[in-house]
Amino acid sequence: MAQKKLLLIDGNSVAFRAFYALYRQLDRFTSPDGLHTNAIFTFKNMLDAIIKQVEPTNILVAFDAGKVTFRTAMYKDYKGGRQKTPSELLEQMPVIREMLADLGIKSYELKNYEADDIIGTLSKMGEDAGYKVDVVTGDRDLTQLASDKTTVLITKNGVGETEAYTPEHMKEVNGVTPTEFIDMKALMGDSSDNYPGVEGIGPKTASSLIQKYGSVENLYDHIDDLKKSKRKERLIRDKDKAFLAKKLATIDRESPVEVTLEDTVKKEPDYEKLRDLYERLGFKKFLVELNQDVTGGESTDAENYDYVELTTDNIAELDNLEEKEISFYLEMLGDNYHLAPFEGFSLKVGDQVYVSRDVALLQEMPLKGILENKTIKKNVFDIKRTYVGLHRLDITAGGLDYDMLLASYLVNNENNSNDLGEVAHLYDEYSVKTDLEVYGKGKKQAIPEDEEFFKHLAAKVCVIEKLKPELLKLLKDHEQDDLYDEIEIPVAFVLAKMEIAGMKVEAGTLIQLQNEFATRLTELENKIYQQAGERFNLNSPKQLGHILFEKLNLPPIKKTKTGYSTSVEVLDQLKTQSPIVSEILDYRQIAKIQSTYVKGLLDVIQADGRVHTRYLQTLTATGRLSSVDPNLQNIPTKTEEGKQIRKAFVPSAPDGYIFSCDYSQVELRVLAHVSGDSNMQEAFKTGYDIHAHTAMRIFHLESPDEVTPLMRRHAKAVNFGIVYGISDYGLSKNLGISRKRAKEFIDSYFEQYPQIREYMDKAVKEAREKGYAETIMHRRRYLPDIHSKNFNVRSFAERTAINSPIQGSAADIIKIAMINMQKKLEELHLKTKMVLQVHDELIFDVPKDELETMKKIVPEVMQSAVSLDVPLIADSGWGHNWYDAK
DNA sequence: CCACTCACG
DNA sequence: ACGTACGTGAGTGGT
Repeated sequence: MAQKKLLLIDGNSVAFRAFYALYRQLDRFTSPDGLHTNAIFTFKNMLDAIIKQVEPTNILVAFDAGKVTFRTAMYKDYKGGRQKTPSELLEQMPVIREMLADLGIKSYELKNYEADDIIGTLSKMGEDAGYKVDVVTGDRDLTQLASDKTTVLITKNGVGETEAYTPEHMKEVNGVTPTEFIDMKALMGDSSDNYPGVEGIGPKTASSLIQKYGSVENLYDHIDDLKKSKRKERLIRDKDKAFLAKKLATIDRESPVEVTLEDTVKKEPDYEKLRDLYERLGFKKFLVELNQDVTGGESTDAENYDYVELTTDNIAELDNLEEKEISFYLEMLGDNYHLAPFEGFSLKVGDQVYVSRDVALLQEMPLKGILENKTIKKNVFDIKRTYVGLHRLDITAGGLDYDMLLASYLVNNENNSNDLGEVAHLYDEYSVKTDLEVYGKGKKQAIPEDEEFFKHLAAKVCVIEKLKPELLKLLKDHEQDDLYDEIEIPVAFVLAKMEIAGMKVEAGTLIQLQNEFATRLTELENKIYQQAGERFNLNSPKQLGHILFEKLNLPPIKKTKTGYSTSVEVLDQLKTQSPIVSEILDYRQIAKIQSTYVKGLLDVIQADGRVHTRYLQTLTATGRLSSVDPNLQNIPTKTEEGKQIRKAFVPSAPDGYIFSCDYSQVELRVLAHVSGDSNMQEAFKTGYDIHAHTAMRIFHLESPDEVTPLMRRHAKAVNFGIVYGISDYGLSKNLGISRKRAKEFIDSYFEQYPQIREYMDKAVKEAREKGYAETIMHRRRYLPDIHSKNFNVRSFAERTAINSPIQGSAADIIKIAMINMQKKLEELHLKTKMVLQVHDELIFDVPKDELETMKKIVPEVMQSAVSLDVPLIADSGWGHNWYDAK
């Protein structure tokens, strides 16, 4: 018989998590009759994800019966002082239980007991009957139930993501066994359940005491063995509290539940009731799923769009087109549209939808004319992809006007999917499936037969058009029309042209480097193996860790989740202890360059001798671009060996130039601008070396001559730290100084630049009020975590609130510069191509006779991209390859 | 598919 | 007491 699996869910806890997961969406999630639905919706999503993961045969969802329990009888303030459940969640609780019933899932509550105790009791019943048990909750108390048969899944931020607590994982996290965890809590108490333990004992101390003594009882039996200390006094004084806390923390595994395991068997859903419920709640997504469940995967007809197949026979219908606005979708299978095979297209003209697998039709009249006609506006999903795809078919797209992907990214970039279906689902539009659903992935990825494929293409082009008004309205409401019209749309074309141009890379130069590096790597390997006394895989951190820390007995400075850390940070500190360490560092450095850059680049040089990266325009949270296949934004600059790679990047013409121009301190200038700090603005206006200026101020020096290189280095690190949302810990780690010293630097900095501190406070405050941070061009980044009660999660969001407007505004600025630059190149009919963007730097492929023009116009255009309260400065360099362009 | 490591701004 | 710098992509090993 198959293994029976019992899934136990802490209903209140999961509902609570579900509610806050979409708290920001509270107002968007309401049913037609005014009920909030965010928790119900997310609860169902979480439930689906968990069921998919666990595949249970039996399920029970436990709920708390009320405030009064046997624990409140023991201790009247148990869970006292808790904020009461928001009414917006409370109203959803009965509906969740109704939904569970309709889904065929048992839910249960027991008077006088908490959900924890129901779960504790049923998990024991399950274990005794030979079931495998999984418990799902957001409450770490339940981890005490973990055993070889029971796993406790603690919900994490993402929907359906959980952290699995097995006894082993428990040991790693808390250093104690699940049962000992109860004793740990006895000493610590629990502030969220509002009961104290022993004063002054937190998780660390509790864990080490329990590891030593095994239990609270045993600890107190040996209390006299402890050295006289404040802690000992407190342990003795708070003994009663500790024993009470232990009782409160212990989950009752023998509670009088009136449920049998038979009652928890998962039943068939009641589809009719579910349909009624989903309709009442306005859950389109689940209604679509329900239809698929009932019909065995097929959507119902209501979700289909009519279409006709376009062929040479009916293409004449497109002659003399009157429409001035159409929608278009070009399908290529795979991400890399420079190479991906064409699979088909769809076209929506008025109410008529055409689909076809035959992309050659696009090259025929009248279709080609329509696609190239600038006065016929086209709605698409991903202008850049479409432009490049059509370019490969010798079509110069004109009139690409609306981009659903870009619009959606600007409206909310929390979900950075570039799948049309997934994006549509964000706006409650489920009439289109995702590519993953239709085409599959990996080896099995394939275009389905005509009917399913055409349906999908038709749905795509219809949805582009259908969601357009809503997305445009959101852009307007967010005051993002300019960002969209004047920056992102134009920059999409600039990027398309850059990608198409590509950059010439000389394979010969790389092969020469490959040989040199191969020799050096062999030498280093031999030396390392000799000192290690054996051969091993140097690229395996695990094997390397074994050699360094077990065989050679070097001190392990840092651990990772899975073993010893062997990162640069660690190895740097071990350098002095053994010569093998420096050689490993050298090996690592060269091996990285060899595999990622030399070999990596050789693999992606295309037939035209060039590399054509793709810039991802809708990925980052801040508005920066990213670059893939290959990534040309992380070509080495720091080490000499690394920099050699740049010699392979050359201009198209042998006597041409690579011309590079980068903004100087653009992020700090943005900070000076947005903060309005007069001291920092003054420094930029007078053209000081900003880091030296900072050094003078924070170290209270009279003249620039007194600034030592070390002071400047420290000041520079502080400036960077400020941009990142500084902490004394981070700065101390970066500079290798004490935390105290780091704090002094920071305090001194804020004394000298008081408005910077005001900016940081304001950035956090505004993010808290609005729920997002914003750049100078109104690019948004939502920060729901800013309300988290987890210190770390919240702190991270606060630093992000400080950093995002700075990094994001710098991204806005260079995008404007790129648009103006491309315009200038075209106006002047230059043959020069803009080929790369590396966040604060633009790189051009320049014919010899255009160099002088470029020297003049590029800095001009970049410096005048926007007008800030401080000047923007851009510095140029050029040479016959990228290495020399400095 | 994840963890680790390391390349860039 | 907590346990951290901000934003990325790619190669490798190991499950």
